[in-house]
Amino acid sequence: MNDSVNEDIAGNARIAMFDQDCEPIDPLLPVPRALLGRTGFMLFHLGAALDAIADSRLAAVGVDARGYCMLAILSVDGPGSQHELAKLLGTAPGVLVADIDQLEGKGFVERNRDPHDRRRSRVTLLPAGERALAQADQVSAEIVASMLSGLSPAEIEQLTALLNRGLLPSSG
Amino acid sequence: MNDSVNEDIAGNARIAMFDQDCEPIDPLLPVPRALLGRTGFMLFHLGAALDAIADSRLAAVGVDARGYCMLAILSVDGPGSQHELAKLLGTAPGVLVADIDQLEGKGFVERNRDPHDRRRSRVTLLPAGERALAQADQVSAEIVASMLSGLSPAEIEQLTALLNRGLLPSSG
DNA sequence: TATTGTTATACTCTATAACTATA
DNA sequence: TATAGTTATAGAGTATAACAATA
Repeated sequence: MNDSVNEDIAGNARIAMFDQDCEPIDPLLPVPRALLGRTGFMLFHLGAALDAIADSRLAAVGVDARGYCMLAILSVDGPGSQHELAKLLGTAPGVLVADIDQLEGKGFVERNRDPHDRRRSRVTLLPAGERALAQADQVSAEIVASMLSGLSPAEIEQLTALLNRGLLPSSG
Repeated sequence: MNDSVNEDIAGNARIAMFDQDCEPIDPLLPVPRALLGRTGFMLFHLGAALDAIADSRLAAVGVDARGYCMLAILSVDGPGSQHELAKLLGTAPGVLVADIDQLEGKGFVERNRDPHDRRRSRVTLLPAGERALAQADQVSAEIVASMLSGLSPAEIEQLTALLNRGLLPSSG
């Protein structure tokens, strides 16, 4: 009843961490005010939110977050070995085995032995995988737009351009 | 020896996932070209990189990534209960117990029973914690600058402003 | 009965280390 | 001997469920 306890021990204004007028990104993760002005904190928070949200939102497409990343990498870099994929994803090669099994089971990719080096297994993107990638790109864009709902489409493009430039240092 | 194997099965140009001229963020995580243009992918990658890097870089300050976040939240929102902290961090309350123990052991925060509700434990930022927070902010900014080394300081400010605006939708 | 802090248990995820085959 | 893929094991991290104190 008494929700007017607005003072605490020292007589300070009582903390009201949730008296914020900022909407949560998702039911999942509230947005701490403390991240304002803290670029690293914001990036960390957005990455964690994506990690928490992406799998369930991408389920309709038939991939999880890492599967989406793999399709994107295969689309841009062309067919590659599982070790190359693992390095680009920053994970141990063993992690990808089951994931690629799944992608292969859905007809998104295929594995072929490299005749030049029969140890290697070339992973190739298939047409169904390209379609899934296009859908996943759209879902991803929707998630970003909902996470950054304060930005107009033009501003999101601006953000994308900034991140692109930041991640590609030696383009000169 | 023969590193000129530039054709594969189908005679396609052999994939050269690592023939990229982009520097890795860190020894830890290489940067896939596929994230260019994919905002969600870039944010996910940056968040994962921060997660992988932050703990070791912040060790000199005496906190880990979550400890840094807690200090920042306490600094902005004032003293709060552990449940409030847990909600803002998006984790289970039990996770914070050991973390706050550590912060308290270093003199960064203190716990006090709330006399109005003796179940609650008010966590308060101490002066040493404020100093640690300032140092952690600097370390965090350095990490961001190294991850986004293609951006000038002015552009990083621009990025920060964009993220701020995006995360605060209902400011009108 | 509901809630706060705490502890203990179970589960998920992934890195590490074998193992097989190819080189 | 070294490397690609695979599998099995172990460890880190965390959510879930109990527990004690207080409301």
